[in-house]
Amino acid sequence: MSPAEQPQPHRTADVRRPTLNAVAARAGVGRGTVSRVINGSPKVSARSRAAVEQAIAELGYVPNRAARSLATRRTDAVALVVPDAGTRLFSEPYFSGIIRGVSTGLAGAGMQLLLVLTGDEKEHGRLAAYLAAHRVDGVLMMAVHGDDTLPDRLEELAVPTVLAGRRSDRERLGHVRADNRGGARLAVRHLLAGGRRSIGTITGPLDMDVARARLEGYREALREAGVAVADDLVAAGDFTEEGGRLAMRELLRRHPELDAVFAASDVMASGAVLELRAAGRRVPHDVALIGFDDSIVARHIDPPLTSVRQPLEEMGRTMASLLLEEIAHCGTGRREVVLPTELVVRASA
Amino acid sequence: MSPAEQPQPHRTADVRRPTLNAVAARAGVGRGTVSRVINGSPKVSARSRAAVEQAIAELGYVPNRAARSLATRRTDAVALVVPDAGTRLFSEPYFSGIIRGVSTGLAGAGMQLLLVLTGDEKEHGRLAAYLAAHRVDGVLMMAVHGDDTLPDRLEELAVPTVLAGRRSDRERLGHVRADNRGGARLAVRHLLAGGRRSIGTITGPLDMDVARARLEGYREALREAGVAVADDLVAAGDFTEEGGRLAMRELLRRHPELDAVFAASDVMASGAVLELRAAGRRVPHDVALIGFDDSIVARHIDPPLTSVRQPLEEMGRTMASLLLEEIAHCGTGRREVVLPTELVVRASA
DNA sequence: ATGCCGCGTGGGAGCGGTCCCACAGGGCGA
DNA sequence: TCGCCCTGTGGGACCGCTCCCACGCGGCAT
Repeated sequence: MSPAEQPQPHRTADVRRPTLNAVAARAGVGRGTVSRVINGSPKVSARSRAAVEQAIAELGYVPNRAARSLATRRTDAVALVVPDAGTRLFSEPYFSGIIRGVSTGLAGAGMQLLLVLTGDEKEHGRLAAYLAAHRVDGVLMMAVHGDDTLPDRLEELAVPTVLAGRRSDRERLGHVRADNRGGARLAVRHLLAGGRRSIGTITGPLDMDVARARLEGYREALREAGVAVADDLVAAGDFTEEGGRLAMRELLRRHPELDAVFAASDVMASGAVLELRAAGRRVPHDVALIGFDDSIVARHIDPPLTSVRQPLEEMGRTMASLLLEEIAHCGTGRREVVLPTELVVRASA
Repeated sequence: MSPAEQPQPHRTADVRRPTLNAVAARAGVGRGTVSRVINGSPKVSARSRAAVEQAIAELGYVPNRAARSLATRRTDAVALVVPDAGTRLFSEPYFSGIIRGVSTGLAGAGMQLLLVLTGDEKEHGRLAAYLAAHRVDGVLMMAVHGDDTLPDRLEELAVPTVLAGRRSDRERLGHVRADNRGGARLAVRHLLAGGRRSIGTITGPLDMDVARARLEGYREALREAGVAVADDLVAAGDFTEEGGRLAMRELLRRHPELDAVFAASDVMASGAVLELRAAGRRVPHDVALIGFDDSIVARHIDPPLTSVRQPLEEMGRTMASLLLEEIAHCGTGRREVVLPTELVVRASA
C-alpha cells in the first residue's frame, strides 16, 4: 500500500485549502483571470468567467484573507471600540441595538467586525497605535466622551472613523446620532398635552452633547407652548439611578407643586420613581414621568415608563455605511446623520 | 525644489510602516534574528537581543499581522458567535459579563476577538464553512441550543471550540457553565429557611440543559429538607416574561395555598410578579419569589428580586483560557469547567 | 495587404513575515 | 594540534494573493 493510499488522520483543519492557483489550473486560465473574476472586474470574457466560477464551486474555494490583506494593504476589518469602564454600558439595549445594526451593515460588505473593549481611557494612546498598526480599515466608536482623545489620534493617523453620537456640536468626525432634541420635545409636548404645566427635567451631565440636546428640546417644547422656562425646574443628574433620585428630591424640594418630569434617561427616571414613591406621590396621577432610551428597565419598572425610543439598529447600519463610504473615498465626505426618535407611551405619562 | 523635498500630503495612513527588514538593517542583524527576538526564542545572544529591541523601539515597529498569519497559517483571532435571533439575548448582563471576561482573557494572549452575530440558525452551515475558511484559530459560542448543529460542524472541521453552557449532559465539546443546580438549591434552601413550605417552580424549556439543571436543584433542595416534591408544583415556562406569567397563573390555579416560587430566570420571575399582583398576592408577604441570573430587571422590578448570580466575567475568562489551551494543544484536553453561583438576597424573598 | 487599436489574458514581482537549512566560530576532549 | 559539537546567525524559499506590464489576436480603417 503506498503512503498516498493510507487513510489520513482526521485533522481536517490541516488539510490545505484550495488556492487561487488551483482554481486557475482547474479552470485552465491564468491566476490573473481568477483574481479578476473574484474581484468582479469587468474585463473578463464570459467564457473565462464561467469556467472560473465553475472551478471555484467545484473546489469550494474561498480566498485567503491574510494573503489578500498582505497584498492589498487592506484588512477588510473594522474595529468597534467600546469603552467598558462602567459595566452598565454594554448591557444597555442601546449597545445591543447598535451592534446589531453595525453587524448587518458590515456583513453585506464582507467586512469583519473586531470587538475591542477598552476599560481605561488611559490606554487610548496605545490603542490608537495598535489600531493603526494592525491596519484596521476603519474604526467605529461607541459612547465617546467629550474629552476623549482617541478620535483625534485616529484622525491624525488618518484612520477612517465614525462615532455613535458626537462629542460636541463642533464635531469634525463622521457620526450618527438620534434626534435627541426632537425626542425631548416630543416627550414634553406629550406632558403638556396631558394638561401638565409644572414640568421639571432631570438632565444628564451637561458636558455631554446628548444631555445638552435633550435639555434644549425640553426648553423648546415649553417655549413653543408659551410656558415659562424656569431654571430651577432643571436638575442635573449623571445618567445613574442614584443621580436621578437625588435630582428628583431636589426638584420636589424646590417645586412641591410639580406635576410632571422629563428625565433624560430611563435609568434616572427609575431613580426618580423611587424618590416620588418615597415622597408619597403617585405616578402618573400626581406626577407624570417620561424617560429616554426605551431601555429594558422602562418596561419593567412600576409603572411602566413612557419613554423616547431611538432607532438603534438603523443607527448601527448607518454607522456602518458611513464608515464604508469613508473607507472607499479615503476620508472625503465625512458626514453627520441624525435619525428621528419616537415616543413610546406607557403608563407613566 | 526636488520632488523629494515637496511637503507630503497629509496621509499618514499611507506611510509605509517599518518592516522586520528595516529593524534587521538598523540593528545590524539578519531577519531571522529579529524574528526570534519578537517571538521570544531563547537562542539569541544578549547583545543581539538588546540591539534588536532598541531598533524596534526607535522605529516603533509593530509586526504585520497579515504577513505573519500568511506564513504561520494561524490568524491569532477567535470568533465569538452570538445567536442574536431574540434581540433580548445580547442585552442581558449575561452577555456583557461574559464578553468582558472573554475580552480580557484574550487580550493577554494578543488574540483578536471577531464578533459574529448570527440571526438565523439556518445560516450555520455557511457559517461553519466561513469560519473554517477564514481560519480563525478558534470559536467561542454563546447560548447554544440543544439542537444547534454548528458545534458539530466545527468539531468535524477540527476547529477548536468552547461553548458557554452545554447542550446536554453528554456534551463532548469544551465548555464553561455556572453551577445551575447548586444555584437553584441555594435559592430553594433560602425559601425553606424563610419558613416557606409550599414552594412551586417555573422552569425553562426542558430541552435545555440549564432548565433541567435548575429544576434538578429545586428538587434536591426540597428532598434534602424532607419536603415532598409534587409534580404539579412544577410549571413549564419558556424564559419569557409572558411564559412566566402563564406558568404562575397555572401554579396559582393548582395550588392556591402556594407561599413561594423559584423561577428559573429573572425575566420569567418578572412575569410572575405581574400575575401575582393581578391575583392580589403580595410579594414577598404572601408569596416569596426568587429568580435566576441577577439580571438588570432583578434590580428594577417591584419588589427588587432575590436572584442567583453567576460569575459571568470569570466564566468569560475561563472560556478564553480553555480555548487558548485547546488551540495550543491542538484539540486535546477539551474540558468542562463549572463555576459556583451565589444568592443575591433582595426584597422578594 | 498592412498597420493600428484595444480587449483579454498570462505570469513576474512583490506584500512582510516564518521556517529551516547551512554555516561560522569558540570551547572542549583526545 | 586536530577534529568535534554546539550555539547563534544569515538568508533562501516559501505562504497566497493583487498589481501591473507585456503580449496575442481579431476587427477596423487605410
